[in-house]
Amino acid sequence: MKKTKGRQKIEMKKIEETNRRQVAFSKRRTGLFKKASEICVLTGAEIAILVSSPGGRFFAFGHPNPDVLFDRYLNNNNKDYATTNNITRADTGATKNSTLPLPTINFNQHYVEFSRELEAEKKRTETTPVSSGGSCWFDKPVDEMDMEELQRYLCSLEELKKTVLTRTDEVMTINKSS
Amino acid sequence: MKKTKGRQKIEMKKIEETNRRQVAFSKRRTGLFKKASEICVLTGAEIAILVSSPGGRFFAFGHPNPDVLFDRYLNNNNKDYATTNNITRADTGATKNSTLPLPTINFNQHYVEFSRELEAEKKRTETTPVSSGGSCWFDKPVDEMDMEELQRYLCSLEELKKTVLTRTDEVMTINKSS
DNA sequence: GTCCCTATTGTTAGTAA
DNA sequence: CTTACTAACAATAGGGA
Repeated sequence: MKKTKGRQKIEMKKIEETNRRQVAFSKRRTGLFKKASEICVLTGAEIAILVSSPGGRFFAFGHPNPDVLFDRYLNNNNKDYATTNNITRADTGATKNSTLPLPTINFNQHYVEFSRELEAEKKRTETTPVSSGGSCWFDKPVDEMDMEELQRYLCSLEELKKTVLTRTDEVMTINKSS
Repeated sequence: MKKTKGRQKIEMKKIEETNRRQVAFSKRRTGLFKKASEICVLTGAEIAILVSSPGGRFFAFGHPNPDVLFDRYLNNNNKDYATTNNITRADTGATKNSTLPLPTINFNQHYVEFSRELEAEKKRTETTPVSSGGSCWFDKPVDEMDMEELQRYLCSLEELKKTVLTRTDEVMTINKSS
């Protein structure tokens, strides 16, 4: 007689039931960090991971240290930070990793940063005039983007969509309560 | 007669042979990003990953966008928590420093990871309320929109997303054939 | 560096604390 | 949010292209 059903195949879509989703997150986050740790040990790679849980908490993994990698990446990849940060941070070279839950982030700040990025996107594609009738600013430039731009573009879209959906929920709530 | 030896158990220490280490890194990095993607889809978490290969190249994964998460984390961390002792960081303290020649990002690889994410994104069945409308939507703050405007906004977002995804497929095809 | 192929190891869904 | 248990599923070491 089998004691449990064992592992079941699940669909790759959002788990709606809260408890199941919570458990899955906890287990898989552990698994993810373990995998990362193994890669570091086996290949000598450096890895940093940020995870923002559905509940809004931050988890970070870093080998050797998350901040160092983030800084290096941002300084190298994003010009906006290059002027404000110098790479003189403490690097360890030691073989330790950290798992730390951090408190919730400020949503307003999130929005501000998001808006700033959208502004950048806007400037990048401002060749198209903003008119109220037909084509918008995004129609043409997309064809001329390279992969890097496309990635940023799409990610920005996802962010924007989230913002809009959030706002939608707000409006619906207000309408219902009033 | 067995055709291969199948998967073998390996010791959790650095792989000394260059080729084996290289292959392991490649495979496991792919696996790591896939795991991360799955967590995002299943639980709605936000994840950003930085990997610096033994060869010194950067690989990034981000859902929704690595930069945004890194930025949020660094700002949040430096501003509010650097002075508190609540967080025990696994920081070992040595200092390596100096102005290292930073490795350049391999956009091809970057793209590959991105396209994986896109596949997951495509497969995901997401709620997308839609009504028709095509006026230019980008100038107005989301916070001031009413329900009708929000719906048009979402519609436009979906259209734009389609355009970007189409363009992404084009680029992908080009890259593969060359 | 990536992809294919298998046999094998490793991860995790369901469930209950 | 984390953890223990077990059976089933998924990732991957080797080896070769």
